[in-house]
Formats: sequence, C-alpha cells, structure tokens
Amino acid sequence: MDALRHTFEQRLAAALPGVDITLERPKSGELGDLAFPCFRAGKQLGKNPVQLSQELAASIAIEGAQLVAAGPYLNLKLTAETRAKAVLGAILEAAPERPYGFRPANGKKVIVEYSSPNIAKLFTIGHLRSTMIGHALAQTHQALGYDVIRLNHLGDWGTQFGTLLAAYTRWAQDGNADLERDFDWAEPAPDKRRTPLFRLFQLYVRFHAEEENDPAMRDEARGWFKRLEAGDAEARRLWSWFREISLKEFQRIYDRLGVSFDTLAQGEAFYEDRLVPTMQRLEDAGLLVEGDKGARIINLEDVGISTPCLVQKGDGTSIYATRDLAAALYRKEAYGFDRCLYVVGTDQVLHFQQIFAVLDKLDPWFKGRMLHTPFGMVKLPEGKMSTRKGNVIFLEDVLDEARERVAAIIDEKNPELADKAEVAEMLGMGAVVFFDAMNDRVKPITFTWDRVIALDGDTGPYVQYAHARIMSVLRKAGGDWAAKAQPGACVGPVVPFEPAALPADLVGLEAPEAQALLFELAGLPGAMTAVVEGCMATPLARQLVAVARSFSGYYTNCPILAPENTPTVRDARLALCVATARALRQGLFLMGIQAPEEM
RNA sequence: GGUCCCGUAGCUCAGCGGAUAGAGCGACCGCCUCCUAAGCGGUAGGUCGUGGGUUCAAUUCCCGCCGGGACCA
Repeated sequence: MDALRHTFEQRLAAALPGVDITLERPKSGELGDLAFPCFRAGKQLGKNPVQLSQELAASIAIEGAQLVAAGPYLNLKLTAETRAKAVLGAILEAAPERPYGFRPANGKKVIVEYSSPNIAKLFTIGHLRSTMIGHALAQTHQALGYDVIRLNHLGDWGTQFGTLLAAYTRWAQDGNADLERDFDWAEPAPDKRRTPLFRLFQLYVRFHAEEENDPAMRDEARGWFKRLEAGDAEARRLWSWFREISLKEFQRIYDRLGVSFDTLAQGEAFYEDRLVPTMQRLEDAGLLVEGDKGARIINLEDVGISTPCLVQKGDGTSIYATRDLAAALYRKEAYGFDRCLYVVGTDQVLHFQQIFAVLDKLDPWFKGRMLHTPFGMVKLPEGKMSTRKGNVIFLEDVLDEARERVAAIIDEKNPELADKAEVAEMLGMGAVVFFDAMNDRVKPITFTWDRVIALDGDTGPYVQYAHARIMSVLRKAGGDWAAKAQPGACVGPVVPFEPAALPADLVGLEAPEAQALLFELAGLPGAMTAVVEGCMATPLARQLVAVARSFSGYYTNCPILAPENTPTVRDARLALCVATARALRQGLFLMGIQAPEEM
C-alpha cells in the first residue's frame, strides 16, 4: 500500500510540478483507496478543480489501479486483486517483531506518565481513564518506533499523609495497629475488600468527615505532614508502611489490567530530596516572589497566565507543583526525552500550564517537549465522585460486575464453553476498557452501570466477537489455518505472528463486502498514527470497530467454507480471515484488551 | 470576577476546512434446515446552540451572545 501511495504521489508530482501533493483517505472504499483533492492545485494552476481532476484521470496511469475523477477529487481505486494483495501481503508477510502498522525505531524518546494513584486510596473507575489511556499511548508510541519510558507518578507524598498519619494515630494505633481487622465504627467491609488498604481508606474518609466539625483536626494533620517532611522517625516508619500496603494492592490491579511500568519507585516521594535544589534553581533564576502569608510564588503574567504558580506554602511545606518541577528537571537529566506526556485529568490543566511555563523560563530546552493529555472526569448521576466523602465507584467493583454480566450471557448462549471464567474476565475488561477509549474526549463521563458495561453495539465485546468467530471458522477449516492466527508470546506492544505466505491466487475477494473489509484493514496504520498525533486511543478503537463491522458483513455475505467454493476461493477467503484476526488481536492488545479464541 | 473546556439525531457519542453530516443505544419492520443471532439487513429520527466574520468552500477556523462544566481567586 505504501508503495502504491508513493507511485501515486510521484505521478502527481510529475504532472503538477511545484504543487504540493497531499493525499487523503476517501470516506469509503467504494470511492477508492487514496484521494487527491484538486482544490488547492486547481487554484495554484488557475484551473477548475473538476476539470483538473478529469485531466489527471485521463493522463495518469498506474498499474493495478484505476484513476477516477469524482467531481473535484481524483481517486485512486485499486483493482480488487491489487487491493487484496497489498493489504493481505502487508499483514500476513510482516515480520514477527514488526507487525502490520508498526514502524522501525525512530530514535525518539517519549516519557508517558500515567495512572499515578494516591497511596492509601482504592482505585476508582476514574483511575481507569489515566491508566488505560496511558497504557494505550505507551504501547502505540512504542509500536511506531519510539523509545518509551512508562512512569507512574505515585501520590506517595503530600498533605494527605498528614491526614492519614493523624487518623491512624488517633483511631487505629492502639486497637488495630496492624490494620488486620475491620473497625468497629465502620460498616464491615465486603469480603473481597477486607484488606489493610481498605481500612486505611476508611481512616482517611472518617478523618475528613469529622474534620468538618472540628477545625483543630486540620492543624493536627498539617502538623503530622510537617513532621514527615522534617524526617521524624515515627512518621517515616508509618509512611513507608502505608506505602507498602498500597503498592501491594496496586500491583494486583495492574496485573489484572495487564499494565506495567518501567518503575514504581519514582513517585512524588522520590523527588523529596530534590526539592531544595529545585527551589534554589528557581531562586537563582530570579523567579521566586513572596506571595500571601509568606508563600513563595512565580509570576506568569508575562506569558499570559494570570494565576501565579505556587511552589511553597506559607508554612514552608512543599506543594505538588514543586515536585512536578523537580520531576521534570530530573527526567531531563536521567532520560533526555523528546516528548513527555502527562495523562492527567482536565482538572489539572491550569496546573500543567503553569508547570510548563515555569520550565520554559528555567530552561528553554523544555519548550515544546511537555504535553498534558487531559481527560474528562468520571462523575456520578448525582454529582462529582469524592474519595473523601466515600461516594465513589471502585474500579474492581466495575470489573467484577462486568465479568458477572458476561458470565450470565455465556451461560445462556454458550454453556459448553471451556475456560468460562477466563473468557468472562476478558470480555468484561474488554467492555469497560473499550468504552473508555471510545469516549476519550475532554468531556466528563457520567457513570452508569449499563453504559460502562454495555455489551452490544460498538463495544469491546463486539470486536472480540468478530475475532472469536474468525477463530471458529479457521478451526473448522482444518489444516494449519487456526495456527496461522495463533501468536507467540507478546513482547512489549508486539503480538508476534509467523509470516504466512499469500495464496497464489486471490480470486474470491471481489465481493464488495470483502473489498470493504480490506479497505478498513488498510485504515489501521493511519489510526495508529492518529493515536500518537492526537494522544488518544479513540481513533484506534473506532477503526477496530470498523474492521469488525465490515468483517461481519463479509462473514454473512461471503461464505468461507461453503462446499461449492473452489479450493482457490476458499483459501483466499481464509487468508482474509487470518489477516483480520491478526489485525484485530494486535489492535486490541495495544489497548490492553485480550482477544478470545471462542466466546 | 478571571482563565480554560464543551454544546451535532429522543439518549450516548464520532467527524473538526472540502465529496450525499456518521455510529451505537432506544423505537419500528424483517432474517437462524446455512461457518457462533453477543450477529445481519431495513425504516423513522438532524436549520451540526445562536448571530456575525474569514474563505472558491465552514458542523469544522475567528469574534460576540446564550446554555452546561472545570480550574483559579
């Protein structure tokens, strides 16, 4: 396909010297495979675009393709066979280490900072957004040849530890020091949540509830955080223990989600001893100004940000802006990146504008390298979720509920299925994770169970279903067909398949449904590029749906194993199945979703 | 009060300078003697919030206004 594109571009350039040639992808495969809109060229040459397109169609010839003038567009339409050969070849003959749509190393380094949960809090449905968007971005960048560093800026420092330390010493230390039992003042935790982390969370929630009526408690919490920052041994010991408890739980969730990081050791606390040098650098650069109550701030009015960046509070304690600055400076030294993505919610847009502006002032090197990828908050129909108030939807509850709903459907539709539990987990996850990617907009999401765990229509399970059906056909085809859609062990973003030879003859794929499927498969590399350019998984998710949808059309209209098919037709159609299965499996994997063999 | 984001079909959302504005859900009508009906086909449903401007071309870019949200104070 790339070769054909190149030829088309060259022919156009030869016919239109001095005109910039930008090709588009037509809206549908019926129009063609590549389109050249003649508006701009027409203007440059003083010609009517409709006429220009007709002239070009008549004067340019490309083997295996037809040039069609459609109004002001010049469309390159491949013959059924060329299209099949180009697309199937690109997928089936790809080297195992560089699947379809992947690119060779480009020497660029990208840091993706994502997930970043706070210690002592449980994952809510909100955390899924950062975690899975970040995961998909990391995977796709890697697929396109970037060197990716996956960082988790754990919230393991900050004033919330003051709260936690105060709450723990107040209510837990004597009676329940090891957090092994439920508290007698709290609702007993459901079985699956009877963990030390959940009890820490309960302490946190209780402290905030009682603090409302007792402002003195706020000072108590602040006092503990000061002790922690000052290196107080007891505060440190508890902090480190809380952290350990939390990390153990987090790891379990990450394992379930199939997400991993280069390190979990570079959370906020990691930068603690870099705060003083960072403040010094700001001071040396003459950026620090005295704010209200002895706070230290940096004015950003000259760069169009009216709110100054607060880097140290009046009481001398640090704030997360300082830690983000220290982190960025450290990352420059340690990694020397080309791009640093922060997958953090829209509520932090001002914060990152400020951080990036301060970095620009401090060191021009940062200019253009820092990028905030904001995503909308998850809200409940009754309003904002609040961990403090305890009205939250926990991520694990959503995943469990999704799994149960899927299991019920399996019992109804395919009770004989082996590995029921495993498949239910795959599909449940597929539903929840895919939903999130389909809605990757800056707009907030209102959580309702039926929306987030939808299983019909444009959903993860729909794409997974297409894959399962293909595998079923391939199994029935016998021979080594099923094996051709069976990958080796995944490495990074790569789902490795052994190269498979194209059938010698590709007749049997002339039907519009087969051609439409080929067209959508051809759109996947572009979708991957769009993920990296737009920093969102949405284009990939939508292209996968388009592939799955056109596969359904192909499946219903082009019988693959029908006895009346000649072996040639059968083989060509099976080859398209294998290619589709490979593409779907790889695409889903980039998003962190597994493709089942059967469902 | 200031800054930023969002207003597209009954609902949830794509599209974000160009070819007849697309999906899913919901509604209605069809399709399992045939490779998994978690599916497929069809019908109904839109002055792309609103008023200007830029352009050969605006749902898409710019400005005002009206609604909704976020952040800062």
